[in-house]
Amino acid sequence: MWISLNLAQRLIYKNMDSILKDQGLPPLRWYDVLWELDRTPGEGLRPFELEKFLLFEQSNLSRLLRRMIDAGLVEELIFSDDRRGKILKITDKGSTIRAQMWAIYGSLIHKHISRIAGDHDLEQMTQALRGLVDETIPKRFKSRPD
Amino acid sequence: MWISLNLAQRLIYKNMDSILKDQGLPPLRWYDVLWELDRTPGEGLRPFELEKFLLFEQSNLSRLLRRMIDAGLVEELIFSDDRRGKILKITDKGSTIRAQMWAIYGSLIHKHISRIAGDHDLEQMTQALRGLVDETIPKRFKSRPD
DNA sequence: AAAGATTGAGTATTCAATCTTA
DNA sequence: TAAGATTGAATACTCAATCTTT
Repeated sequence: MWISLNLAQRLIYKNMDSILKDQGLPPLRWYDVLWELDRTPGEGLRPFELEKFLLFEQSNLSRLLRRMIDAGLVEELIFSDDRRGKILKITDKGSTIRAQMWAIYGSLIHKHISRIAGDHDLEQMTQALRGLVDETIPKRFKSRPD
Repeated sequence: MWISLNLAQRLIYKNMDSILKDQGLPPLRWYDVLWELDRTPGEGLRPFELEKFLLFEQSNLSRLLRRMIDAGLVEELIFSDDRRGKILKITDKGSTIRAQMWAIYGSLIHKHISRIAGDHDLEQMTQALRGLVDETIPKRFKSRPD
């Protein structure tokens, strides 16, 4: 079961990524970042927040953000009460790209999930997964309420 | 649900990998290869077979095998009816390492899977996943009977 | 000293091109 | 020409060290 889950996950992920690429869109990991920024109501997020939510390595996220800023999808504001940090905001272009990605990504998720989950209780499973994530990351931010 | 599944999978995978590393053992992807070779009854496997079973890129597998051969866990036999290819066999050292990894890996799988799966029908889910893998890889080898 | 973030070195992964044999 | 496998260049990721601010 674990093996199958891993293979399926790997396979689906690659499949989705390559479909996005064929459409000239960025990879899936960019979507995660865009989505977190887009859904945030107020004034943006700090890099370390994204790091916790999305399970990035510090240095890896730092470089990914650099690429996204260069691509014009994200902007960073130097302003802060804490001058160690930055505030990240999604740009209009970033929102547009995210929407384009979602049109594809969303339908692919639905297609695959319904396949995997069958008649299982999705909501219950989601809770179990979320609980696991929360537990396994001690001394870190809890996952977002959604 | 999909998001949670991804995060959980990423988290568990990293967690397992780092535990293995702490014990001085190789990463999880090595386990997959060792396991496929160890379970194969006859005269070994060809690289392209591993590639299909484990969803490796050709070049990635090629380099991974090089590392494993250098580490003495796998040996390659030049003999073949088809002189383009090689035969891969696991060494005694490889079998030993695999067993050591399984002692840890197996218990971690059990711990996490029972957590995720809850009271769902594991067998049914496994079938669904396996079917998905088989379908999504056209013109490729079918997954092994297990 | 600790938190937030970046940089450099080393490793792993991907893509495309290449090589050999079928 | 296609299949099996390797190589080189480019990208991405990880680990450790560093820098700035708290």
